[in-house]
Amino acid sequence: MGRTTLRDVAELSGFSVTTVSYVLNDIPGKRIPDSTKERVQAAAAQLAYTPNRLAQGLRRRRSDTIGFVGDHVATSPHAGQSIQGAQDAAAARGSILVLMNTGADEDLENREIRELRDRQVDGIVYAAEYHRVLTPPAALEGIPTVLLDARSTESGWSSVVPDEAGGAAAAVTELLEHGHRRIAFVNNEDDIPASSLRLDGVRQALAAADLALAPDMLTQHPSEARGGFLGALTVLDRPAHERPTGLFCFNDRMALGAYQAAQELGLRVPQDVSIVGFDNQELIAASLRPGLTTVALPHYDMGRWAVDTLMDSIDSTRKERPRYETLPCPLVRRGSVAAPPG
Amino acid sequence: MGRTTLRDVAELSGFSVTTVSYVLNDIPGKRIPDSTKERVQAAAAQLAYTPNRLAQGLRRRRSDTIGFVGDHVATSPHAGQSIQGAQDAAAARGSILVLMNTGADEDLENREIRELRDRQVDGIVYAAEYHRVLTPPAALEGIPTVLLDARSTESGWSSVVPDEAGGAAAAVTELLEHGHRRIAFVNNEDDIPASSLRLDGVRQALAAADLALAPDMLTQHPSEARGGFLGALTVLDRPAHERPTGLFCFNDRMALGAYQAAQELGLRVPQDVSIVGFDNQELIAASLRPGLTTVALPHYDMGRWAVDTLMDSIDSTRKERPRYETLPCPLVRRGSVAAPPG
DNA sequence: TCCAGCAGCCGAAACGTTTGGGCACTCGAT
DNA sequence: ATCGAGTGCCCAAACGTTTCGGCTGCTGGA
Repeated sequence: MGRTTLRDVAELSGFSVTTVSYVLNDIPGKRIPDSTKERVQAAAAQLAYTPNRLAQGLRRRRSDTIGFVGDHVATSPHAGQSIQGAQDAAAARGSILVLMNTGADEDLENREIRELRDRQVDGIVYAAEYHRVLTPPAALEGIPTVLLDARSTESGWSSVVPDEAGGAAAAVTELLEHGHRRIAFVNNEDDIPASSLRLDGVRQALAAADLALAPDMLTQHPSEARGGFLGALTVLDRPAHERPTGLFCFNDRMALGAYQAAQELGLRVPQDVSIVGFDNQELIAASLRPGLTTVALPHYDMGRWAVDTLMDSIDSTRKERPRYETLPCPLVRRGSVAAPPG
Repeated sequence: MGRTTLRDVAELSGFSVTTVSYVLNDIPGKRIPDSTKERVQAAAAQLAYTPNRLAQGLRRRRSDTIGFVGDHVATSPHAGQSIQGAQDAAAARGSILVLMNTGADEDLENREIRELRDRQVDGIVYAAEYHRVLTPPAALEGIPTVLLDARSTESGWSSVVPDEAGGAAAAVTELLEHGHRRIAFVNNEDDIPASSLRLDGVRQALAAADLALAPDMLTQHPSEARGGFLGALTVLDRPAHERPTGLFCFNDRMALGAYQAAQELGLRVPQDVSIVGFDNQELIAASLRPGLTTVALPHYDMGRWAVDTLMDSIDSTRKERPRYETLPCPLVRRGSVAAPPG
């Protein structure tokens, strides 16, 4: 038994396929008496008719499907949030998300994008694993696209990224407001936008309090627990009056390392040293003792924004100018910040 | 400019649409001279022709698309791995994955599954967030389906779950092989398959070494860091000769709590107490000092298996009997297990 | 010379929609 | 009676494939 089609509804209701289609799609121009509408709708309901979206897509030249392309779905614990945001936004507009996890290989990536285009996706969200600057794959040429968590080297591509500097400033400001004056930044050593932008944010927040970041209050290490451990050890292992009372760490994994360093030195968090992280990785931030105060990346919001602007540009007939968005990174307070000792 | 179609290739090559289709699909029955094949292929290559998959799907009554339905894409840090596995398996068979993150609401879930069916997906992977027993939503009736990380209450549904007992046994065996005799299990308190199956595994492994699990060597708490902290504290806070030298924790978050408890009591890991976790959450397991020895859940493999068996059943003409699979949970060694003290 | 058989190719229908164009009525005004 | 303007509905083409059932024209055997 095949699915029920428009024809079935037409036959049952006694009208033509055309009329049924008009009624079901509620075509504005056409005037159709209520009696007809009712009979058609009754027939459709009785048969539990739903349109075949493939046929619809073929005829309408629009699949109501958008592709989500990234190389990190499997690896990043945050990918899920952007996907979720993207999906919610798509659903709200009657579309659906097709996932494509590209390998590292550029050729493969282009092939996979073309595969999506063969399937007539209406547009594509190209998601980077972490905030970076990139040049979009060639296969994206000529189809509506939005970059997520990335800026393009060339202009002309809409994109959305987190407000790294603002987030970092919020973290430092939180420390300042608790009375801290000696504040260290345990930074990542990679040369990526997040490192430099967060450093900018730290400097801005300190400057706003008439403070500056002393060279011995800045360390750079690999962005994992071990790097955080080393960085924190460097700044904390000194006499109390020279020791920072507040630590801002590049991310939560490094903050975890900072906890370990503090423990190693016999310092308590937050009584002896306050710590703020970045990323809001639930798994870590909520598990630590005390809970880690940190800054959240707006993954969900970026996903939503990406799909929303993507669909705006699909819906609009003439070509829109690209949009560039920067979304805020809110502070998430837990228990790792207190007033400085003494 | 529209995409290039079969017609374009036909016109350029000088053959009919039919012939072009035969050549490009390499239809077995038809005899077509090489000269023709070459001309058609040249034309197709010149125009960079690729078929419109919507039209193809409509005609073939097969979309080469499979739906991945779950309620946890956003929340679970592991979802990505199953998705990745599913996607890899799908890609290997020329299909693509459509993601659908259902809400908690059952109605919504059914609607979303129907939406997938309207889009003519060939089959559906229904993924649970954690190992459980469930009854599949009504909307899945009549379409090839595989349950991932879940068993069905009714028979007739193919499904794949992790070998919880085997994984737990491996964890305890690892401790036994390092010479531990007093081993405690810091269990989760929820009544879910994972808790009872892992407990079974613990008992089996101990029994194989002629040991039993003493009541005071088993605790049950909420499955987060705090619960692990409490559980570990309970078993560890006693005189050394009664204290377990090895701890197996329900999951890595609880293991993290156990580290905290050990620290609280002045016990070093692994010199004074060895700890094994479950889940292999990189974020935690690799960040801890020392690194956490744990048991990995086969998310990726389950994803692959689900799609593979799904596509087997789609491809086979007659209805296959359901398959039930249990995949192994391998031990991942890091640094938290050593010989017991003394 | 005829015809069967076959290699090589193609027309047209079908998949399930949407939609431009138009037909057959009715009704009120002339 | 005739006309014009609506109203209510429908035919048929189109979207881009696949595939059934042929149709040609050549070859070779009788």
